[in-house]
Amino acid sequence: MKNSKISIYEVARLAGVSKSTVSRVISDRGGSVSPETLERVNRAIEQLGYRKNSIAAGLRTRKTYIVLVMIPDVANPFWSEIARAVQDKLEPESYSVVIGSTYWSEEREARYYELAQMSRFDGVILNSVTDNIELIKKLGVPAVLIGERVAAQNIDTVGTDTMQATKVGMQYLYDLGHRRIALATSEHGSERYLSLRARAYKDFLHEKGLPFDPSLVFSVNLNEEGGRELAKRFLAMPDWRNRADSLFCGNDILAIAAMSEFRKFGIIPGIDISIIGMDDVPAASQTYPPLTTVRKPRERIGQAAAELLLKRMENPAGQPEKHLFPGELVIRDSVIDRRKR
Amino acid sequence: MKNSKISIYEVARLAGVSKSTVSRVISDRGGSVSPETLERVNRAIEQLGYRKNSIAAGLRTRKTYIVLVMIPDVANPFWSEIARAVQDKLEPESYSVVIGSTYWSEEREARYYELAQMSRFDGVILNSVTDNIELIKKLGVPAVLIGERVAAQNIDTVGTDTMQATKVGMQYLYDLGHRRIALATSEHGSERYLSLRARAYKDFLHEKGLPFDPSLVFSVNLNEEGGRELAKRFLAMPDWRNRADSLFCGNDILAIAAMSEFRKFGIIPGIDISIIGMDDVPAASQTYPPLTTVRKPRERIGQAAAELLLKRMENPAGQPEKHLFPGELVIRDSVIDRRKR
DNA sequence: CTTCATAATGGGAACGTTCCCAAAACAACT
DNA sequence: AGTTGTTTTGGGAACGTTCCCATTATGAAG
Repeated sequence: MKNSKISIYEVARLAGVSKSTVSRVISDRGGSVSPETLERVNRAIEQLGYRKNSIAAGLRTRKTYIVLVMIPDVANPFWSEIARAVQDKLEPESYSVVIGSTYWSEEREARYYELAQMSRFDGVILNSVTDNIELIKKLGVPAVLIGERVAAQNIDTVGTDTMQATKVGMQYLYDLGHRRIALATSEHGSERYLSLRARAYKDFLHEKGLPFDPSLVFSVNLNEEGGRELAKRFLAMPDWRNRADSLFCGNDILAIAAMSEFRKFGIIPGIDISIIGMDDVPAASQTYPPLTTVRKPRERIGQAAAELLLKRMENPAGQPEKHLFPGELVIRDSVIDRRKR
Repeated sequence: MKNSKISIYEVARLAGVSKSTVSRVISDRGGSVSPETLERVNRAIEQLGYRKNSIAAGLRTRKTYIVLVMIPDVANPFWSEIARAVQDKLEPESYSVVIGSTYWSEEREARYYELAQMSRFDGVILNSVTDNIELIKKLGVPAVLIGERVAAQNIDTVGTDTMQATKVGMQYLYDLGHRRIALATSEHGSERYLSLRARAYKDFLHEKGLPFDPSLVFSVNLNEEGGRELAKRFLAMPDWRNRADSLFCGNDILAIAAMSEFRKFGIIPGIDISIIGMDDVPAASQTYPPLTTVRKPRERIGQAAAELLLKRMENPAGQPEKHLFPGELVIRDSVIDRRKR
């Protein structure tokens, strides 16, 4: 393992050329080299087991060709698929992408920010728990935000149109005859998420002339535990069968966990209660009954984020852009058709 | 955004000290600085918005304090939880971990290898699709392999004892009265995985004096699609009810997908057929019926891998180690108790 | 054979740190 | 005041590349 000591100088010596020539060979940025020299240098590289030190190269070129995707949870398919879409888009442009998972921890987030600031990445695509836009701007690295922070001015953003997505789901419940819709969502870190879904919820009720019952909106964490808690709190509601006929869950993870908890109490989703989720996680089609949900277009989000980042890395000073993609209804079996009654 | 031009020289000038002193302040590697100087330097840093360029620092120190975790699929909870365990272990030691997801593609894998070779990371924890041990050794970076490649000599390895885990599951099926056990596994890239599970399967049958029926071992991809295919091929088997009473799936993803496909054909897992998985993916407890499975101790694997890497980064020349952890049975409802009959 | 353009090569400087050693400042003893 | 020891500071070199410019070799055109 002493190959770590081998630099272009060693290669140059063995090949009988100058370091400059070796540099021309290993950095594909053009510069003409005669075929024989190329051959000789390559042989020397092979022979010595030389490995380019891209740290050194990066120091000079100010490029790393690495992009960081910072997301809250790689275990959540929603995020991992976005990461994948980014990867698919960026790798052909000869960038490598690495993922940083913050697990909703500000400390971890700060850690990755630091990494980014220290010119370790050429660009960052991120979803921030803390809503610290100023910090992101100060990163000194091209950055694209995933989400839909209203506050995010002057920063590239890609996300779902949550209000629209929420309304799509609500409309479906309404069309199938539901009139007492409960909402489960989170106020995770930023209040804006909540307010977005909650606002759409209220808007919709108002639009349809339905009453707003505050006890029907549940604030829980958008994870499995939250789902179990949600189900319990929902069922603990006295006379719940008359107060609610359906439950709109802030995301699928929540919905799926709630479903299985409901079942434990003998309440069958799709028969006793209508449930609709949001995201369309892969598992949503595997549950029993399969979950009806509003799909967030994650490939498109990831793709758009990557494209935007590419653009921004090329022209850091350009005008910031915002892209919002609509959610689309995925009909499965967890919502009852109440019109039949 | 012109702060990218600020180096320690600018800071030094403003603070009225030398670059060396500034260096002492920003690199926490000791070196004494008087309180007033410290104060002045920090103020200058603040004022200029100086950001340390860790690429430059890394060039000199040969340290990046970044560790790469290269895994086949972040979307698979098995892998993402391992990554998380690694993160939990490494971050307190002031390393940052980034994840590279290869999505089973050799090309992507090669890409990350290249990154690793170019001294971008202090260490790598990886699961390789291609079984190229030689390549890993040539990486020139401390590396820990996750898996249990028999061929992996002279390389640090952490993994599950798949043979043992398989037998645990088989034994459970056996104890509950199953005698005609089918096996579904993959020959993904490396034949060794297959042979490990298949070998344990054959061993077990032999041990118990049960006949080995080659038509009962299904070779499919260990993903959702494989699960659907598996179910179809299984049911296409003429007179299957008499030929098989249970199905051992190579992993949970496969088992879960197969379960929901079975259901489509009116075959109810846990009643008409016994199914057992491997891994204990989070979703396994959410299916209907909840999936009985053999849990791979992913936290322990991740943790052990991180510890091993730490050790290896400190002493690259040390003796390679191998750690194999046993799988443990997680009993839920997808296996029938056939003794009652 | 000269002339000129072009291709191929080499040498020095630069990128922004850290490391090493020497110098200076200070303090505490003889 | 001189010696010694310690803390604090500064300057040069080094890390391994790429970039820029100068030089030499090559070949085509006159």
